[in-house]
Amino acid sequence: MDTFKTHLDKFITINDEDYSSVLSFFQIMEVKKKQNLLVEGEVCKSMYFVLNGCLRKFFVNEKGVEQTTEFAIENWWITDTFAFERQIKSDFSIQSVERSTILVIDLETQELLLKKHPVMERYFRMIYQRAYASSERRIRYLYEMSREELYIHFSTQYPWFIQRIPQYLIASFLGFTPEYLSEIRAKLRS
Amino acid sequence: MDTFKTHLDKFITINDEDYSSVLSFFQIMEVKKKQNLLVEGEVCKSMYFVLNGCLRKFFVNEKGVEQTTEFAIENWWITDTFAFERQIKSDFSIQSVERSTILVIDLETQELLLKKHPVMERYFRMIYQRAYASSERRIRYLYEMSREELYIHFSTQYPWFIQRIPQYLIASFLGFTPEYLSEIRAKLRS
DNA sequence: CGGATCGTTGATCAACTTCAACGGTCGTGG
DNA sequence: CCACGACCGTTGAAGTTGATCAACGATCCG
Repeated sequence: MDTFKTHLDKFITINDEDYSSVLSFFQIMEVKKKQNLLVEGEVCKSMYFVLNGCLRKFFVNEKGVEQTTEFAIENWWITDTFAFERQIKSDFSIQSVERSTILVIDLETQELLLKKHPVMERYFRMIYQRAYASSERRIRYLYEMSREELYIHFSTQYPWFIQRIPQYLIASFLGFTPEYLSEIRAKLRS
Repeated sequence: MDTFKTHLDKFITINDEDYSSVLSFFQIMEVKKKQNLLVEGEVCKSMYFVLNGCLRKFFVNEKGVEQTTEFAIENWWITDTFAFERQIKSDFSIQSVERSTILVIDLETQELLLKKHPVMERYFRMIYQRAYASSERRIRYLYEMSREELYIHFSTQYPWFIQRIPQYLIASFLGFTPEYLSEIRAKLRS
């Protein structure tokens, strides 16, 4: 997939031959809307890279409501990092939001990839560094902003977010109820 | 410092000679209580590794109150990852909570280190992966638990936390007011 | 010993949730 | 291709959680 090559080029330099080899470690996969890739309680065997489409990670809270904690769109990785690293049962589920094309790799294969192409160690270091940096800022936002401000922030910062994602998932991701989101939208409209 | 070698050994294999070389890229630094290492608005030049003691990261919210978002104790790294990676002004401050001994490295030196010791690329990949994994779980807790549950969780999970850290910093870190923490503690006492 | 900082208590207030009910729309089977 | 059911967004009333403000006591440190 060229889109993955373009993505890699942002972080490391890799020639076409090596790139082909790197790519051979991944499985490409098509998923339709609302397809499960990982279900809470299963061992988290793989990491997923979104070529196009959108995935989400969620858990079910004590009230039985799905709580979305993360979205992954084009050029983002998603997995339960903690459970993946240790190959243990996951506390999260991962599901497609839209019809999507993704790359899949499991831990064992990733280790082989890293052994054969040490430059990928650098790539993943940078990816995790970037992911951690966004977590840092996300946590800051959660501390700093009211729910209303969070909504305004995300809808101006990530307009695709509001357009592509159904409203009840947006509310869930931002940490409040669909009803309250309705109220905010009504208020902003007037 | 042997404590850093012990820490490295958990992630990579490195002989004594290479370790000496690796160590030479870091600066060792003693800081007393409440000393600033980074002040909001300054360029974030360094990463800090805590050999012993405790550092914290915080920002000042619109009400002028310091909001602590992260603590680092023994064997943890701390920096504003986003600002460090880009060598731009930071939105956070970093300060010691106690008298501490730390290792310091700046971006340029880190790049030299990574070039000379590619195995450190793997080390930092694993460190960031682990850091991201804790963020994932932390965000989940923030979504899942009430403030009271958060306090109970952290005080049972991380007892050192309650003992070493003053109460107003605990409240700040958990995202509520010192007054409310008092109330929770009173309730739990009875 | 004295001042500043920290923890506590209680009253009032704002943000957000919960629950119930309704209308619109989307997609699926007949 | 239409009709029906399920799901989604909206509205409003009542209820909770946690914030704010002010005042006081304790403790720590110079």
